[in-house]
Amino acid sequence: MADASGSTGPTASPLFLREAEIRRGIELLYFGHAAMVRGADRILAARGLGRAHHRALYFIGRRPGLAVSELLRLLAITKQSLSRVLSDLQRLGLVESRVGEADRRQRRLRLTAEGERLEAELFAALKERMARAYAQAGQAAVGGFWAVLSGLIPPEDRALVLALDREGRKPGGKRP
Amino acid sequence: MADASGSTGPTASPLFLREAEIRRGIELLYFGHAAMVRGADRILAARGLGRAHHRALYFIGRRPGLAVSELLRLLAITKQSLSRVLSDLQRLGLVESRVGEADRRQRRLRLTAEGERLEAELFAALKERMARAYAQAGQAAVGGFWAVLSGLIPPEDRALVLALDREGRKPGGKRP
DNA sequence: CATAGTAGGTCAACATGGCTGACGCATCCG
DNA sequence: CGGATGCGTCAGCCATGTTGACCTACTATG
Repeated sequence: MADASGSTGPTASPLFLREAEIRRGIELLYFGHAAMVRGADRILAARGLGRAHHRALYFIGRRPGLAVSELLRLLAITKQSLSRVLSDLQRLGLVESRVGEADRRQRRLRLTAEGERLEAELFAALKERMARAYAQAGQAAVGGFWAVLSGLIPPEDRALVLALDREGRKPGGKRP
Repeated sequence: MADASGSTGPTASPLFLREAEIRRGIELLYFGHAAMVRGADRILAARGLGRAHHRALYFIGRRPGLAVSELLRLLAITKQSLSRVLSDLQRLGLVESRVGEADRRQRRLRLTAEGERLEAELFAALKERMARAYAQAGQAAVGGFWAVLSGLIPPEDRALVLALDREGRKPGGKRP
């Protein structure tokens, strides 16, 4: 690690399980997450959307063609809550759904061109902040960042999250 | 963007700034944070409290004697929102407020014995998860975790967050 | 093929926790 | 003294989560 943890004070001591270290993690996680989330609020407000819309948009953009049930598992909310958000997004022409080919009960979701435009704008805001943090902290720190975070996620969910990364989406391509 | 992995730029740009790495960070941060927050829900529900109560309780426990305005800055909500939460906590005998000594307009907040008991229980749940993640990831990873997160926080807020760690606890406080 | 199970949509009611706006005090400070 | 500050409160609205019940369309199975 590029010993770039300068602004965070002393590096983790052998006693990193002590209360102070735990609290530091809790607090940085809280404020770091809050900072990311707020970073997109202006863009959303300009469209009359909320954070719930952002989350749905993000995952649909991330896994084009995902089924509603898959999105529900990722968001961990009820289908009634999702339905409001999803129908907003469809009404605004940001998301469209197609009947599944293999299983015609499914509705496979994807972004429209306009939806992709908005998602790109939102992602740019997130990216700017995250990229700056990565650059400041150094490459090795990024590995540590990932390692701790993935340890926080319960094993059942972890596979789901890591699966987001597999098989990059290609615009225009179809996902199974 | 996401400048293809195939094309090597003029100067090999750092791998970790590529889109996939940014998205991985966004997603792990989201799910890691969600896992931590949910980890306390059972305990809160058993007392009929919500996450907003937890956040207030946490910071009051962290900085006994803080003023309402300081808590407001940390939580970044309006005083009307806070007032509901705070009056719940006071009504339940978990938090008490005293008139400030230097400035008698202030109300300095602290946990009651019962409030400390609940906070300890909530902290134990958070700690278990965080400690396991720290242990799995290793000591060096923890430093990276902190470094990236603190880079996410806007500079104005960063000082506020880091100040939580400084021992300002009043005399009489027992901290190892 | 009948039927049970699954994917999804919808209606209705309610809880939580944000927000704005408008006041009212007590207190501090120039 | 008079304005600014710290705090509390009333009143109403909005976003987003919850349960529970019920419906259609489709799949899978005995």
